[in-house]
Formats: sequence, C-alpha cells, structure tokens
Amino acid sequence: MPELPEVETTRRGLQPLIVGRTIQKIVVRETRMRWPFDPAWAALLTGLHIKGIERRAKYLLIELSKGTLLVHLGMSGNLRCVEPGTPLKRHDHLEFELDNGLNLRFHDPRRFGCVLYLTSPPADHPLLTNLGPEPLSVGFTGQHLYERARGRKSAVKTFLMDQQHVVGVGNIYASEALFGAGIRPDRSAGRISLIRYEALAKQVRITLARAIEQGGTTLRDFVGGDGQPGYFQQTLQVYGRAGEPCRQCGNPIQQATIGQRSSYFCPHCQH
DNA sequence: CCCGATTCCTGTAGGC
DNA sequence: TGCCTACAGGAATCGG
Repeated sequence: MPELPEVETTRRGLQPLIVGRTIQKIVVRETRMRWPFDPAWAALLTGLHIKGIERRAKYLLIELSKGTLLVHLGMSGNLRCVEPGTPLKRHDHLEFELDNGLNLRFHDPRRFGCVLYLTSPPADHPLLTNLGPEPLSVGFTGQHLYERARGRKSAVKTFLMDQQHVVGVGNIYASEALFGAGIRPDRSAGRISLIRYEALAKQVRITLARAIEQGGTTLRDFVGGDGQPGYFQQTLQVYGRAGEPCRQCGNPIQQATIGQRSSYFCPHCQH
C-alpha cells in the first residue's frame, strides 16, 4: 500500500532515469482509474520534455516542458522504468516511451490510483489543496498535531491518517508510529497531551525516514521506480503481526478494527 | 463542522 | 479441485 515512503522511493528511483528525457510515444491500454485518464492527453504529451519529478503527500508530480503529470499510486499502483520488450503484465495501464529507450510503465490492478495531466499550477488543483504539512518538514510538530486535535473525538489513528492534518501516513505507518510513541490507536485524538503528541510527531518522522532508507515496504508487489522491492517489512513492529509476540515485551500483538481499517497494537506497551 | 459509513476495484486466502 | 465469500485499503463522498 503505497504511503509516503513508497512514493518517495518511487520518486528517487525514477529521477535519474526520466529527468531530462523526452516523451516519444504514449500507449494507453486502460483509462478507467480513480480519476479517468483522458485519451486525448496522449497526443498533447507526445514530444514534451521531463524537467523534474517531485513529491507532495502521496502524489508524484512529473514536471514537463508544458504542464505537469499528477500521479497517485492508490493502494496497488506502481510506476517504474523498464527496458523495451519487458513482458507486459495484466493491469499495465499506461506506457510512456522515452528517448533513452526506457519505458515508463504505470501498473495498478485495483485502479484506485490516477494519472492526470494538469496545465494549471498543481498547487491550484483540488486534490492538492487542503493537504496538511509534510511530515519530514519543519512545519510538522507535536504542537501542530495537538492543536489540530482539539475537540476531536475520533480515534488518534484515524486522525493521523487524515491527510488534512499531516500527509503521507497510511494504515501501516500509522500503526507503527503509534507503537513507537506508546499510544493506543483507539484513544480519542482530543484527549492526548501535548507531550504525547510531541512523541508521536517524532515517531512519525523516525518511522517514515527509516522506511525510506529501506526502500519502502513490500507486502505484496510494491516496487520502486527502478523495479526494486522494499525491505521495511522486516522492520515492522506491529502491522500484520496479530497474535505474534511484541518485539518489546513479548505479549501477543492485538488486532482491532478502527475506522473501518485493521489496526495492530500491543496492549501492554501502548496506553 | 464533525464523524462514521459507503464506495470504487481485483488478487488472495480461507472454508467447505 | 473448484466454488464462494471475506478481506485488504486511499480517499472522495454522502448522510446524520
């Protein structure tokens, strides 16, 4: 499930392979996604130069000589460069043939992702407004979380996954960061102290940074921009470990549904 | 405004 | 072996 570390891993893997290249041809095999890919974009994109690749929240922004490609990986998507002739897999929806011979492939079995061509400033796009601060920026602090949580009754895990408060944290890293901070995921967001939010903000930063170092988490089929899987799954403390011993205290990890999402925590280490 | 439920989709796993 | 169902989840959207 691509969260910030997987998207950042994709960005870093793609950067040396696609920046400076020109799009020579586009093959559209499937347009139905979270937001449809307009087939008319193929002609508009042909011949454009790739100036850079940035990330905002879980979105990739591929800056072109005219406009921007806005990519979201949904929950099963990946964007990678392959050598020409690499066998097609089911759900390889889009292909961008570059002037260095490589093909940039968008693959997304569940089609919760999207690829949109924007010709206005990306910051003005509705999908990018109302996003919270980047968790690895100085604007993200425990104080910020604490203030945003005032008066909120929803579970802190649900609060942490709301991209309006902080971006990039999804189901896996929310569980991991809450474990690191010793906070039960089902606690009401408005009833947690500033001190504890400071610990949580620190754990969010640490967890995401370590995951980026490991190339993200590959539970099923995530691969980065260069096609390599991630290794952070070996480091997971609680996610997916229901019934297994806590790595800190040995008691079994508990699974619970919070906000229609499965959550994992240690009842002994988290309060 | 806030919050919980619903919705989109397909691959995989478990039960019988 | 094969069929059926449940589950996985990012995030927009809707209803209360």
